[in-house]
Amino acid sequence: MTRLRFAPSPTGYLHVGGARTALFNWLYARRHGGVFVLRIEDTDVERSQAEMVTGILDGLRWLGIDWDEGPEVGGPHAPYYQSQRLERYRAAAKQLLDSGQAFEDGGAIRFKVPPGKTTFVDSVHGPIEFDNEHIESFVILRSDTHPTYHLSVVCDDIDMAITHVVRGDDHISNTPKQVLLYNAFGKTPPTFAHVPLIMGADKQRLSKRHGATSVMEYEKLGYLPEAMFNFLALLGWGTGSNDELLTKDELVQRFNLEGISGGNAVFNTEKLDWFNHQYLLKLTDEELVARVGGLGAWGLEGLGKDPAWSSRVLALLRPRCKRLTEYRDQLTPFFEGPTSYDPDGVKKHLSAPEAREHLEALRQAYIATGDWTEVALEKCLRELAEARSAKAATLIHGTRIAMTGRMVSPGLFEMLVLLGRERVVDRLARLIAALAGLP
RNA sequence: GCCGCUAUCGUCUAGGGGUCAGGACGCCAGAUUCUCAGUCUGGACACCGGGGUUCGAAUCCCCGUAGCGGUACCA
Repeated sequence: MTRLRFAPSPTGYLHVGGARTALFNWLYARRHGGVFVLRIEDTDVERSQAEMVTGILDGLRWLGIDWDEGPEVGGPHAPYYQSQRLERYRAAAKQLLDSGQAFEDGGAIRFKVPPGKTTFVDSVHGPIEFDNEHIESFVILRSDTHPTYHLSVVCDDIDMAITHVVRGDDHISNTPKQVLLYNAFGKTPPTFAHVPLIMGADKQRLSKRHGATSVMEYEKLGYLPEAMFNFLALLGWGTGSNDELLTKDELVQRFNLEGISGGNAVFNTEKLDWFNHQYLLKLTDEELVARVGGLGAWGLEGLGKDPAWSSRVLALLRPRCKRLTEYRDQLTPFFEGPTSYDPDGVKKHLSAPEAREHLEALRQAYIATGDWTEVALEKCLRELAEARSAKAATLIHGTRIAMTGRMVSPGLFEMLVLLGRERVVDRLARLIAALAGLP
């Protein structure tokens, strides 16, 4: 049975590096019909608390990574918290002590590193060899009788019958120590696969100053979990083909350890944005409304009322929103008129003395026009501009400012149709009035 | 310092003795046009350096260099 595990420390949140490691483990387990175990490595009593775990669980759940054994679901190898397995580690340390493979030192127990070389075959890097000379007699049980990482991780991986250890590159130099421990216990080490780290744009280790590092922050920024999943899966791993937009199932079908690249990968936000946009485009109107609504924007109450109308509004916005949060902003004009007018826009398009009269004429025309369609509204505006020897563009931009207060928006006439005559005429009047107050 | 890992466009990557070194994101230009976005078309951009091996090396070997990781009674 193929069994993998993700074993985070309870830091309170799941950062993108850990998320990707979890993802790779999950992908491999699912690919081979195996089991994915979640284990909490909280032997560092300093800062370990049960509540700290929920952030990690939430992050995994958001990404759609489920676990077969671990916190909340239990399993045959429970408990899945190292802090609850202390006796096991103490017994293991004693076993090594009794068999002469460890010795006491200052109250702690250290492993007696034998001479020779320690090797293992890494699925990502190939054979790796360490000379035991360079491995110090490391502590396995601290003087306070708590195990160190090396002891607990090996005990647990043995107990939980882990067959593949997929973890960060930073563990490569820990591996020989652990292989030595497996040998000392008379067990065969699992297959190791050390995946390269994720770096910031400056190629430095990802940290707060790179912006969001926790996966849940990405949710707040308006990213879709499925986009994040796809993006993360392809960060440091190549499918070998040119396809990049892949569903979870497709990713599962193609995943393999050999395709993981050996070098560090830079987290590229622009590409994440692209993935997100692609996934946003795939959502049905209903799904999109639900997601936008979930963000607390002009949600269900605004959009849910009139599906046909919402659908048309969304069609206008989809090409311009790469993140869910952008809908919040772009949707505003469809629900409320401008509270202020972009000064640059006013200066650029409405500073001419005749601007007001043009807009007033347009307002009258729009009150009078019978056919409230995109084509008719555009024809009406252009003919009016022509008759008044004004540039259509000037009128268009001025009207855009009247409707949105901004210089940028979806196509004007498409918007006017959706806004409806009443709001259009009203907003035109409001701008005209505002203009009267200007010098 | 010592030990280890890595090295293909700016970024993620494909390719692993003979390829026009492929794709994607981003970028630039043109088209569409009422702005922005989108879309379409076109374009620029890479095998870290030096030695070998070979008829031939980005690909194999060695040496440099650089980046990253580890070097704890952290994980």
